[in-house]
Amino acid sequence: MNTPTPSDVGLPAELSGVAEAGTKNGPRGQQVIEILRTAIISGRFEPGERLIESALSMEFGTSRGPVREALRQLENEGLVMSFPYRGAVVLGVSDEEVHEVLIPIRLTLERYSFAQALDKLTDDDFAELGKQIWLLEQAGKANDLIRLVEADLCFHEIVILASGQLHTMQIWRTIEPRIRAYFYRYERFRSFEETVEEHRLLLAALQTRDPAIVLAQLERHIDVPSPPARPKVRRV
Amino acid sequence: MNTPTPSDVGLPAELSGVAEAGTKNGPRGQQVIEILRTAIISGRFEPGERLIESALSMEFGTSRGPVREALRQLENEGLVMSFPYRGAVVLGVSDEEVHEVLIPIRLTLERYSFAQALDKLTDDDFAELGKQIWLLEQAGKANDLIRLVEADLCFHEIVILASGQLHTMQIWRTIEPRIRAYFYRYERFRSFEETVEEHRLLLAALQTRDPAIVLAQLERHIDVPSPPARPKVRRV
DNA sequence: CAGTCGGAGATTGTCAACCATTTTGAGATT
DNA sequence: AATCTCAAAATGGTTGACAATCTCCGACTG
Repeated sequence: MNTPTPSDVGLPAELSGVAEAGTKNGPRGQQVIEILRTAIISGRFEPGERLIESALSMEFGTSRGPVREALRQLENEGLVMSFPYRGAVVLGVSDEEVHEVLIPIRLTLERYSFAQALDKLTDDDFAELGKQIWLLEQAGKANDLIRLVEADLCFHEIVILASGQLHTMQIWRTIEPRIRAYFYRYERFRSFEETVEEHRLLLAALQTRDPAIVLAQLERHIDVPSPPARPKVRRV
Repeated sequence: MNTPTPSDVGLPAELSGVAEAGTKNGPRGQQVIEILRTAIISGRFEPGERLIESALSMEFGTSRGPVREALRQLENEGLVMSFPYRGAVVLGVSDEEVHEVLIPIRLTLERYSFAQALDKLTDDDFAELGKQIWLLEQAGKANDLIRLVEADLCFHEIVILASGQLHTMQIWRTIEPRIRAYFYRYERFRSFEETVEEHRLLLAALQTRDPAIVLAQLERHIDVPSPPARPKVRRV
């Protein structure tokens, strides 16, 4: 699966876990990040809403430390903006910025990743991708948007991980939550089956290991959602 | 100058300061971040080198708190990679990833920013851009690579800030250090005067406020440095 | 001799209590 | 109405102590 390990960068030992949406994942702080991120992405916090460290740490039953780190992390994911001595507020993402910036960046990342991953994908990776297809199908049948988006993004992350490009992965991680938030908003306007089918084609393309075929399919997949019926932008 | 302020996102009050390379800038933590970032970018730390919280906090005369935040920040800037309970190691950036990923992303960001900034640039902004041109000239004459790169990037950041696009700015901040590191490595192979002249043209183009002219000049400016004589990649 | 097991030490993750610094908003003053 | 003052609210940072985890090395075992 090619998860970068410390030994890849100078330290020994291994590491696993794709994004197994773990229940009791590692350190507390990571859990706080995930909870807050989910809360923001799913809209449980309104854009503009203030996030107070002490209140959150109270709520999560942790000290302020992990909460502080979580807020900084979310700031790097563009979900929050903070100001010295003034705290953090929840941000929204305008559809325009998603279309003009985030999606094009995503395309750049994935073009490179998919090309790089072509001769690195193992049988295990393909199996994992197949698993995501299956999850997509299930989510589609169940009309479960959350799980559909989850499997969708996971599919792409698997390939990016397999490409073994640290910085590509790093940037992906910082834009993924915003892409996710966007999908939650608009993916419902697409046919779920269409989404599933596109990933099937993508997987098939990857199996040919032919760059031209893969990139063609990738661009078709990512470029598809043109400005979605110009719904009101959601500024700040 | 359009620095986003809390009031833009729900909180009152103002905020200033572009990137005035302050000496005793705000909170301690920010200083730690800057010192560490500079140290890594300038190569004072080797890729693969471990960064130990206690050692760094000792060295900086702070507690571990600010150091931890700095390391997390640097991780989000792709300069460092950390593993739970195992600490952080310094990363390098391969030239290939810079060319295939970071530069294209930069182009995406700036295309959008410059277009958005066109009808937002104030006289003050233009003055500030002129200042950077002057600094570029000075650095060029003095053969000072560091200051040249500083002014170069500052020029672009001014426009991105002026565009008032929060997420564009956020992503810029996470890739800027890596771009900077790259410039330190290779800008010396270009004529400094050429760099200065390109920015003069860029500023002139902005003053026309004609999107076609600006974007044309921008692409010429950013696309120029094609794979620089294929020097050995610097993996991890 | 290779391989495994088991700490000891090193380092990160978290907590709690505390104080410094800064912002903010409500009154009081002019 | 504008300004000033000041206390409350939050964040930024410190200290000291543990808990959790990884690493490494040496002893034991087959």
